[in-house]
Amino acid sequence: MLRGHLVSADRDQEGPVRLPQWEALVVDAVGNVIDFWGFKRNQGRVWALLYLRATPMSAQEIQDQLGLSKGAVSMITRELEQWGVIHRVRPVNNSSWMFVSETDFMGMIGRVVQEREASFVARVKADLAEAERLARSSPDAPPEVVDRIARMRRLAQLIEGAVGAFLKTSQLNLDGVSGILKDSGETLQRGANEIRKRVRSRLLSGPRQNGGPS
Amino acid sequence: MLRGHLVSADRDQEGPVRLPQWEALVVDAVGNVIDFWGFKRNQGRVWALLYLRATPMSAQEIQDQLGLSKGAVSMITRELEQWGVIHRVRPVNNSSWMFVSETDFMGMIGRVVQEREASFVARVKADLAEAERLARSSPDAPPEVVDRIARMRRLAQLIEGAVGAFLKTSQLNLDGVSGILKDSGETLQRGANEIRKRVRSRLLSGPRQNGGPS
DNA sequence: TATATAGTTCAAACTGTCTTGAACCGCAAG
DNA sequence: CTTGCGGTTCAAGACAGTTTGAACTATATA
Repeated sequence: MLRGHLVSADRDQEGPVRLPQWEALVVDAVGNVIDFWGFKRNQGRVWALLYLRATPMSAQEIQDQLGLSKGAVSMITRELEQWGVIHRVRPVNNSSWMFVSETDFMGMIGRVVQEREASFVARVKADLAEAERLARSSPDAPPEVVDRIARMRRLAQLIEGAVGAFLKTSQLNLDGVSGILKDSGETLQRGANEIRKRVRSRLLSGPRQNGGPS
Repeated sequence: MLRGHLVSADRDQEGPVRLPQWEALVVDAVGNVIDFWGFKRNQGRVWALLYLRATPMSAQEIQDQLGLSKGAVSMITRELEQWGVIHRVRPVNNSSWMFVSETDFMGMIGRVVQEREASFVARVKADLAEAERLARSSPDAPPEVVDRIARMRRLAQLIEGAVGAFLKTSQLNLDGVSGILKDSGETLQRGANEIRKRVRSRLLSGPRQNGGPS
């Protein structure tokens, strides 16, 4: 690998930028986006690195390249794996897991967001409903107040609809261009060859027995 | 001074629930939503309280009712005012400002979110573009990498479109029901009367001179 | 079974954000 | 001009979420 001599020597040394600048830019951009959507910045960074390299990377490599701790890498990879945006493989001749990115990134993220949003909205709606009930049965609450609470419920309903539509549209857009992140034809071919070269033969799409995600 | 012993007596006392329960529920529900959208929880709580009461409230009242500090109320009201979701009025016979909620809450929030999102996306796109440029002109970057960066740019574009569509739809939905939060006919009448009773005459839609929002 | 290395866990440290509270400002009344 | 009070500001503190790092567990090899 080309980056070899640059990297491994100075491990303890806090090297601020060991990645080529274009990688750093992409990795951080994705990190920001993912952070914006309520995930951890480093989850996005790890995914982006794996996607850019398009070659299996060990936890150790990720740790070195992104300057994360052992623990952080363990946690982050597990989470990404749970969401299905990366998966781990174990080359037969190698005792450590390697990670590769899933290309259906947005689909997965979309599903997670949708789920999160759904339960959140459910909670809000329940609270407003309860408030309305209480206000109705309380002598202290004037009818206008009940009316206003009802209006907010309706508003919540509308927002829910809009968010649902957004997520669906978003999903469709991405489905429409069908695997926009996936390497196409020739490139994919090359990628596959490169992978094989690296790990020396078939990859075991790991039904993680060793402390895999619960 | 007399204010000392009177006020502070029950101020330090952490009154957990001084609001009727239905108000607490609504106020917190809105707080959660607003927090979810990347604003401060208490901004949502203050707006919700003003909306529910539908009557001008002083900073002091807000402070007491929601258990916030003087400073927090000042900051939060200023921010809400800047976004145009509340405004301050000064009754002629009264030396303190009173706050009232704007009913076009979602419209305003939508605009702010849109703005925030737009500049964020612009930044991300610029970073990806720069990364692509660098990768193209670097001998170390294989063409597949350039290709993958280009793909991510396209993805960013799509997401941007989806978000834009969402915000527009959301706006339309709310416009469609035209002022869903606004008190209608009769109720509005009553509300207005109530307001007049309380503040004792016309309200000055405040071109805040005294330390108003910049 | 012993050894070495990979991987996980979790309390403590860190980070960024929000809130507090006391000093300060400015206006209006005396 | 002084006093009283509403309002603002901002450094310090509280807090939530994230990361670290060292102890611990698991796995592979011999």
